Amino acid sequence: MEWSTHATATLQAAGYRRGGARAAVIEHLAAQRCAVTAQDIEAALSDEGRSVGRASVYRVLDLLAQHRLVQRLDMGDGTARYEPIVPGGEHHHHLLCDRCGRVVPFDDPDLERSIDKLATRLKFDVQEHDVLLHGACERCA
Amino acid sequence: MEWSTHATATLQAAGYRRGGARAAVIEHLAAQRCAVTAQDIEAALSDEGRSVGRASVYRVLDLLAQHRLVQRLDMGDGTARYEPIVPGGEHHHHLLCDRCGRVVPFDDPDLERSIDKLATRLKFDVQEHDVLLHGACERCA
DNA sequence: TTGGGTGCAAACTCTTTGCATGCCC
DNA sequence: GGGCATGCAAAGAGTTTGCACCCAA
Repeated sequence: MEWSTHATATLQAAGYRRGGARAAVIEHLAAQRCAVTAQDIEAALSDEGRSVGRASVYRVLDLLAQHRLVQRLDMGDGTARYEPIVPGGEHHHHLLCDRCGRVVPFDDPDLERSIDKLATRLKFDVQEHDVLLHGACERCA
Repeated sequence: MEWSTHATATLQAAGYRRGGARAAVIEHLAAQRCAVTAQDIEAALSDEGRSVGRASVYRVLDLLAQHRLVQRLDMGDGTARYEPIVPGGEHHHHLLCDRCGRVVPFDDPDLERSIDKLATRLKFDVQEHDVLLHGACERCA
């Protein structure tokens, strides 16, 4: 199932109504490959002629995060980024180049296994996790 | 070697002068067990009667981060946290309870190994890494 | 018709910057 | 004495909130 469908259905099931801003933000997020900022979303929707108020972007993102439909990430630049959580779907983390600022996604099954084992060991109900590597990217190194 | 000594020596070797604010921030950081915010530092120093200007706190933290003496962490509340980097010393990550907001440090050698292997595999010069788990802590679960 | 959804603008918080003063070297 | 270090205050940036209007159900 498409993430956008899943997200819309989840919100509807939770008693939320439809709305233009909400649909626009969800559709835009669904089309992204990696984490985006609230401002990216606002600007992109504006460029598409589907302008959405800034406050609505933040409200939708907050709502999606509350329902575990998006994950909020901080990459150290003081600006939050968001990406869809696809249930049982692909899952990646990020490399942040401290020289050029580029964000490079990667995945690693071994890392995921370590985190799963860790989550089991700790007396903590782990819902999400997030790994951020800092360094110099291939180009800059 | 104590971290505060290491930090002071590193800055001195890099040509920086001594200063009261810098020393106060370094000493305070050295006494912490886990990540603290700039405001924690400012308030704590103020309570000790060693008030330091807010700008100085941020400038010192920035300087320390540039020299890899502290790691800057974002835990999703929009406020940066900082903790000393002890060369060859203990290294931990964080669990963030999404209900009560508590931050719980943990360490896991297996996780570290996975990250080291991953860093080798990727064509990326990894300098630091940082793992954040979200969920419900022992008390809240 | 009704209450949630949206947009606009103002408010808030954290962080950075400009500038005058002070202090280390 | 020279120049970095510091403090204060103001500016900046990202995010949240208040409120009136609009629209889905």
